[in-house]
Amino acid sequence: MPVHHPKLTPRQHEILEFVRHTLESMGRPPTRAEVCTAFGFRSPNAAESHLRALAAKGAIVLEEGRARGIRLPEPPGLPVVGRVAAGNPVLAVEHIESRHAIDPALFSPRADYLLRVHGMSMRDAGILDGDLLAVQRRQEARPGQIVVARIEDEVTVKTYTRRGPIVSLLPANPEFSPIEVDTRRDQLVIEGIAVGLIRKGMPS
Amino acid sequence: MPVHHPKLTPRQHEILEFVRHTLESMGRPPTRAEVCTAFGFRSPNAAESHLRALAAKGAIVLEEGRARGIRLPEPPGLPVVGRVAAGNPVLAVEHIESRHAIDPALFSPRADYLLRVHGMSMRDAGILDGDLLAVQRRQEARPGQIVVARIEDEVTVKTYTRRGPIVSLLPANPEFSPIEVDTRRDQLVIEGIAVGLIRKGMPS
DNA sequence: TCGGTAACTGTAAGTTTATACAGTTACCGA
DNA sequence: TCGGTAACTGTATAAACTTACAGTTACCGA
Repeated sequence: MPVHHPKLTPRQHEILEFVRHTLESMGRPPTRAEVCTAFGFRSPNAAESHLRALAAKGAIVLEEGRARGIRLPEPPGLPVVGRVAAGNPVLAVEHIESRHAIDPALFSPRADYLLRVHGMSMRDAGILDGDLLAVQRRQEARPGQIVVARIEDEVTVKTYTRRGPIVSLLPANPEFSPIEVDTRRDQLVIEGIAVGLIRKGMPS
Repeated sequence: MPVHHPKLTPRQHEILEFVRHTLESMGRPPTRAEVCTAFGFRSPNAAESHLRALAAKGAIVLEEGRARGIRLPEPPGLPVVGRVAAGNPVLAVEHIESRHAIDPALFSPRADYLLRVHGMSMRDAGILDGDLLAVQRRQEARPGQIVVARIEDEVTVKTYTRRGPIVSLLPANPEFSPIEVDTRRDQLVIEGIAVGLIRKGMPS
């Protein structure tokens, strides 16, 4: 789950981003001094106290006494969500099958998790059974977007359209029928929007 | 292309593996001292000279004067190949648009590069225009596999089938026609087989 | 107006790390 | 048998790095 740590100040966000960037481009965490030169600080303590603040809020983990002893608490990679049991949120721990070493920023907008697709209802959109759909969490969608929706404890992937209070979820396969939901009577929860796709394996 | 460095001694291989493992599990390179404790060395120079040897053979890059200044020369991630110019090998440097932070082992068999797909000829196989096809380099294919083939300086993605000396490259879209190649007369080069797919972005 | 907090400067240890130099042992090919 | 090389031990030191302490400035909510 992309734990968005609460109440990071803008500056702290910048520092965290710099740590992430250094990790990515250099392959190792920065030192206090490197933080200083990156931000123009003249005192290593400026970096130190920022890192302390980030550690206190759980955004990083500091290992004391070690050079470059900075770690990101959540392992990089996206969680893969399989079958979703009734009543539980999509990103509940029990749904997470595994994690994949994929940069969430590979997709734009960024992906929050990967959903394993069941069935062929979106075949003509190039989304096949077994594919991993990259999803960004969102409560709302715009018409034409492919959404992950929950209707009465069923999770489904469809194209979102809307006419007044009537929401239509369109399959991309003539063998399937659209789903119509009257939002005045029935509940429709948008879990997220599709931002990409990964297919592992091909016909052999 | 996974460059296998020549002539690493078994011990040097172990050291390199340890560096890789530390990078993976700790998120930062090891120090000389950490190499020592991992292998039971009593002298930091044992680690130092091993790292020097690895650097001399190009297996790692050492940055002098920096704590944990060890880097792996080939950045992790897969190269993205765009339009392929006539006459050049697919993986020529000038074709590489960028690199993506994707574990090559995400796909099995492993991917060697990502090929940007042009056109809709494989639409019904869920391969759309703009998709990134994960490809493993291979000279040969089995019937039914989706291949990257080159016919007279044209690179194309199709399903491979064969009847005696006649190879058919089948599109997955009724609007396109199969390509037939008589291998006794015309040259057909298999560049690789499809092992997966990545789609960045969705209709918004 | 008064804390409290974020965001810094400046200085100073005290460790951790990198790295040079001087050896030793064992194996391997000429 | 000789020399080269891999694989170490042992010692030492400078540089890199962490971390503590003592301040300053500016803003923000009570």
